[in-house]
Amino acid sequence: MTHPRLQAVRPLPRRFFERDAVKVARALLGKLLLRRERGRVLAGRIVETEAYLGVNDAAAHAASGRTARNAVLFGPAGHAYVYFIYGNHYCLNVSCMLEGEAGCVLIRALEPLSGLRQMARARGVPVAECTALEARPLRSRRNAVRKLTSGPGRLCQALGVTRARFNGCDLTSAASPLHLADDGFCPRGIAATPRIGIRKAAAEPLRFVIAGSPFLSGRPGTRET
DNA sequence: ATATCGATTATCT
DNA sequence: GATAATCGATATG
Repeated sequence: MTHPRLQAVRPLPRRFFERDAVKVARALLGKLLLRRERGRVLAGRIVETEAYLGVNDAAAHAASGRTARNAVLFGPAGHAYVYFIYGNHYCLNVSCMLEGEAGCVLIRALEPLSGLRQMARARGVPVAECTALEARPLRSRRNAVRKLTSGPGRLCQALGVTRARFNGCDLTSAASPLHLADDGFCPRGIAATPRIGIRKAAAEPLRFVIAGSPFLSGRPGTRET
């Protein structure tokens, strides 16, 4: 019996992303997002994604064609599309499908695995709350950890992902300061729900979660796992 | 425990 | 000038 986290960690290859957005969104559940920063590695496991289908998806940024902002989506798969929203937050997507199509997957939540202290500092969460030793009640620790990366804006803040630094970054290379990888973990159950926070095409079940994960966005119990 | 609302700015009409 | 793939604070039961 090998613990999954001790298996080899391999970057996801370009072809992983050269598929339609729904397949990629489902396949990304359980994969790792890794951020190298000043010799440290911050890591989280993806527990929540959304698929955006490209020019035919009214809710997608690509819906009205190529612009300066969304140009990455029309390029090769496996690259970061980072945008700024609501005057406050960044959101991280991975481009997918073939070049010229504009599908992508929004990464909405992670289970933090390593670098929790650094994430807490970046998020303005008291570091002690997130560490096992100091925080006695397990529940309060888990509530603090959940604040780190349970939402698209939160995870970008925790990992220091901004548009200026990471838009267009190749996420398939272990040499990148930000990349995606497989450690052999396989989620038990996957659920599909409508996407969050959109007006158009709001009913399509294009949000995917690892069923029952405590690290999903939104309040626990809401947004059916 | 749940609901509502304000912040703050890039982008598009 | 309106809107947005959000978050956290505040109000209310």
